[in-house]
Amino acid sequence: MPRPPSYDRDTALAKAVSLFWHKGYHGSSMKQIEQALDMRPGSIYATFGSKDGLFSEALASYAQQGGTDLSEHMAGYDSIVEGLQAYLRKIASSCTDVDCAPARACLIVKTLLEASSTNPALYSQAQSVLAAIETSFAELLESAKNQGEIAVKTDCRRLARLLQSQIMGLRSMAERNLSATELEQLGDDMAAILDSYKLRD
Amino acid sequence: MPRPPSYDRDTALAKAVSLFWHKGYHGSSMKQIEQALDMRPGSIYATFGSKDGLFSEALASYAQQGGTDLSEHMAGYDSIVEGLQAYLRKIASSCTDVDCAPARACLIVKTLLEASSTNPALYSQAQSVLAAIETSFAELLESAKNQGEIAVKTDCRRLARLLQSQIMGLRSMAERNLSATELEQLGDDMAAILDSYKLRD
DNA sequence: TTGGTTGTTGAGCGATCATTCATAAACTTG
DNA sequence: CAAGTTTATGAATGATCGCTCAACAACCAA
Repeated sequence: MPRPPSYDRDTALAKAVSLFWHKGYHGSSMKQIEQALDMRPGSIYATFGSKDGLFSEALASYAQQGGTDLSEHMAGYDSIVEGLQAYLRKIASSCTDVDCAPARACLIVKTLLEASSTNPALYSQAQSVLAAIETSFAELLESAKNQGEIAVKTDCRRLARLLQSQIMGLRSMAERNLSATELEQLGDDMAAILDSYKLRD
Repeated sequence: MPRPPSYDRDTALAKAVSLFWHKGYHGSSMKQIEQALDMRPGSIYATFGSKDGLFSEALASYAQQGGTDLSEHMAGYDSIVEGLQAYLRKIASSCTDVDCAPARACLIVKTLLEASSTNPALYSQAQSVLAAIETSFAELLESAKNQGEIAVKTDCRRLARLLQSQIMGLRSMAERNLSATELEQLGDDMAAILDSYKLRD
């Protein structure tokens, strides 16, 4: 009976992620969103409810993608700690690509900082996502502990937060005008931090 | 002859720093700025030229204050590395105060992330400030090298960038809902990173 | 075909954006 | 007090903000 939608929801969402990642929440106007998604306001509001709703879904989509990326990356490593070290180096080198992504800094962190005092809903969503990421890292580190990679007395949640801080710092630094070499050195130095948590290094 | 200004420029600027730090550039409207500074639009534009001009001066003022704070802090330490370690812990503990500052994350980093694709002038200003801070840290580390605190072969600019990343990560993490204990642990862990760069630790 | 249902459209809504400027007020000097 | 100079004011500007909705288009079942 009904007329079928002419837009692919996920495709539109991916374009929204790209725009918001690039320009942030306040920096993206509905006019720009209409252009980026190639949708008219009525369709956007029918599909996503509001600018906030669209941003919220974009943030969730971005986070899910990030989680998938991490899983796929870690699947290639027997040693969890080495996998995490390689992950840090990978972030550093991927940020040096010119055409890599809409922005180098993490959309979740950008949202955390931008929304903290202007948009409680988005702020709390960013909080939840970051808490979930911390948990993912903590679980990986627990596995590493069980595999005997790190000391039994290691506080995995605490180390997970240190690791998360490294990524936040690294990706924020990537917004600076550093050379590829400098950024890769930073990735190496951050990876080296994990060495001191390794057993029998 | 002339009518004297009724507003203290520096006082107004301090209030602007507070507002912008709290709400960011796009998140602060002229209406809110008028309220915060207790000035009418005409006076604001006569004094600072534009919203951009005001933000730019506020950012510079914030950066200068940060530089002064660092100097004053370091003056209390004979060992430079220990001073820097204490500095990291100090940031962590000061961020746990409820009423400490308008925001926990660094205004310069907030600006870097917010302005990167929406305001080239502010973005490049943030770049310069961060480069200057990197240089300050590098100079401190050079002194530490001369005092024999760290290895002669240490790349001070590189270590300075690692240190700067730690602060970015720490203060961004401070925007999360972590407990005072968790944040202080993070400060301790970051300070511990410098231990591995110390000679005769 | 036709009737019914849903999707798309874009002009236009009131609100708010950053900014301006004619006017009024405050002060010093003569 | 009057003349001269600078500052302060806030209503009003055009532009843009996020968003709505009546009209239209596209599809399916009968």
